[in-house]
Order: sequence, then structure tokens, then C-alpha cells
Amino acid sequence: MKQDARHPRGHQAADKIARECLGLRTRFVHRVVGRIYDDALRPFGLGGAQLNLLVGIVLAAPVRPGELAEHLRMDKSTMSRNVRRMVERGWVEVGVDDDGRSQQLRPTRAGQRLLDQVLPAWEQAQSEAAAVLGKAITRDLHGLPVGLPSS
Amino acid sequence: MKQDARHPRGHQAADKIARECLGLRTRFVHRVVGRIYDDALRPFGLGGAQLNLLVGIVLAAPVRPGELAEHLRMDKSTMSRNVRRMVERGWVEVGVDDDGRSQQLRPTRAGQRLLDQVLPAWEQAQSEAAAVLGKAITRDLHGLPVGLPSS
DNA sequence: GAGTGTCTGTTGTATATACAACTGAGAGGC
DNA sequence: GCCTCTCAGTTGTATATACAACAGACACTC
Repeated sequence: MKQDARHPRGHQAADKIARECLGLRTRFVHRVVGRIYDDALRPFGLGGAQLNLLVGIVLAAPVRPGELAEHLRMDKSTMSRNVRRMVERGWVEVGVDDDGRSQQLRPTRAGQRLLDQVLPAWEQAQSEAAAVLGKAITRDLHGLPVGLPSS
Repeated sequence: MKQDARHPRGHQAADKIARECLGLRTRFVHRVVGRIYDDALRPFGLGGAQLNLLVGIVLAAPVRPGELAEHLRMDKSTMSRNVRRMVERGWVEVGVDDDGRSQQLRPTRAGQRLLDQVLPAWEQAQSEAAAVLGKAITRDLHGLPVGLPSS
């Protein structure tokens, strides 16, 4: 159990984690890439997470919050609060479902229009993100599912 | 400017974004992978972000918070609050720098020991994450810098 | 039809994150 | 020696996120 004299306790573990950890890397990428999209979208008053949700709601409407949360691998409580913010901003409507427990989410006209409006800014952010990430990882990320339907 | 009759306003933009957006994908991966590491680390009372920081501090100590934040592409205010939590838990010490403005971060013994203790749980999480991400993206993520020194 | 279990969404609490504004300490110019 | 500028960290505020606990509505059994 003796530690290498040149490397105090924890250094070897730290070194291994720094070199290999996928959690570090996905977190890092999320910070860097997330900021690119947030900056691009800021003039429109929405961030990356809300764009994500709005896209999901437009493509899946009418959709239950819990169902969308499950597809997006997001906790239902996160969905609940994000939906509330988007309703306050007038981009999403909450309707009643036949099942008295459930809700139906739909984009408002303003929400649909917003998507068209942000498209140029999104394209710009997308270019920057692709440049930052590099070709290989951009290609591989494209292959990942994100829990949204595509027509 | 007429919309395709089969696709209401916003649908084309939503579809394009859902298919291509790197922000959606990095966010999704962050949720899924982050949870794997958080679950594995929960018994030790630290999460992925704090593991990240502890590794950085162990490898770079003594290091100024602002310097580490810059390498990790993290806002200095985020660093400030994360460091405070880790000091409260006894894993990190804040020392004074010659420059009266700066601080020096160092891991405590408990912090160093913690890294050794969590290593098996980290290995387990790492395996799960690699399985979820797939070979190609795991390889490409390894090629990404994360702002930490390696000995 | 009453009781029990399950499903859906909300609320309480904590962490992680960023931007903006602020404070205190050096540093340089004059 | 002051004034100003810059640098480093903190604090205010907002969003995004998760887990745990809760509340209301169905569903199912008997």
C-alpha cells in the first residue's frame, strides 16, 4: 500500500481520472458548447435547454410532459419547471388530457414563430460548435439519439 | 414565405435542429453520463463536478481558483461556490498568495484520500459510460482536452 | 363502493452553472 | 502621494438539473 514517493496520495488516481474520465469530458464539452448556443440565443430570450424543449414540443405535440421527459432522459421535475417558464413567456400552452392526471403540451403561435426566427442564430452557433468540437466528434455526436422524433 | 401545407410554422426549423443540433446532443449526453457518475459517487458525498475539481486541484496544487477556472472553461463565480462547498466538506484548503488578491488551493489529506477511495466506483461508472456512449464517441472524447495537466 | 396501489405532475431542497455588479488589492502614471 | 485601471474573488440573480416527498386522479380488486 506504499505510495510512490514522487507522487503523494491521490495523485495516481487523479492522473488516471484526468486522462480517461468520460464524465469530465462530457461535462467540459457541455460547458463549452452550451455557452456557444446560449450566447447565440440570448437576444431571443431563450437558452439551449428551452430551445431543446421547444423543438421537442413542436415535433411531438400534443405530448404529455412526462412522456417528453422520459424521451429526453430528463427528470419530470425539471420538465415541470422548464415548462412553467416557457408558458410564462408565451411559447407553450398546457391543455387538459382525457386522463385527469395528465397534461398536453403544445407550442403557441409565438413559439412556432420563434423557432423560425432563431434559425439563423442557431446556424451560426452550430458552425462554431462544429469547429470547436472537430470533425470526428461532430460526426459521432450526430449518430447519437436525442430522444426526439424526426419527420 | 408560404409554409409547406403539411408542416405548420416552425416544424421545418424544429426538424432541422432535432436532426443536427450539437447543443442538443451534448446536453443529452451530459444528462445521461452525468447521472451515471453522480450515482456511482453518491455514497461518498460528492458529485461529478466536485470530483472534477478535486482532480484538478490535486494535479495543479497550489493553484489559484481563477487559473483553474480558466483552464476548465468555467466561470470564476462557479469556481468560487464549488470551492466553498469543498472547503466545508474538508477536502480542500484555501491558502493566501503573496499577491494579496489571490488564493492558493490545495487538497487536504482527506481530499487526497477520497480520490483513492472513490477510484473503484469511478471505474464502474467509467465502464457504464463507455458502454452507453459506444466505441467511436468514447475514443473521440478521449482526444478532447479538458484543461487539466497530466504527469 | 371502499381500500389500495399506481400513475402524473408539483414542491422542497441541493448542486452546478453563467452573467452582471460589486469589493478590495496591486500597479502605473503624474 | 493620489487617481485610475486592472485583476481576483464574492455576491445577487436566474436557469438547469436531480432526488425525495407529496397530492390528486385512475384503476383494480374484492
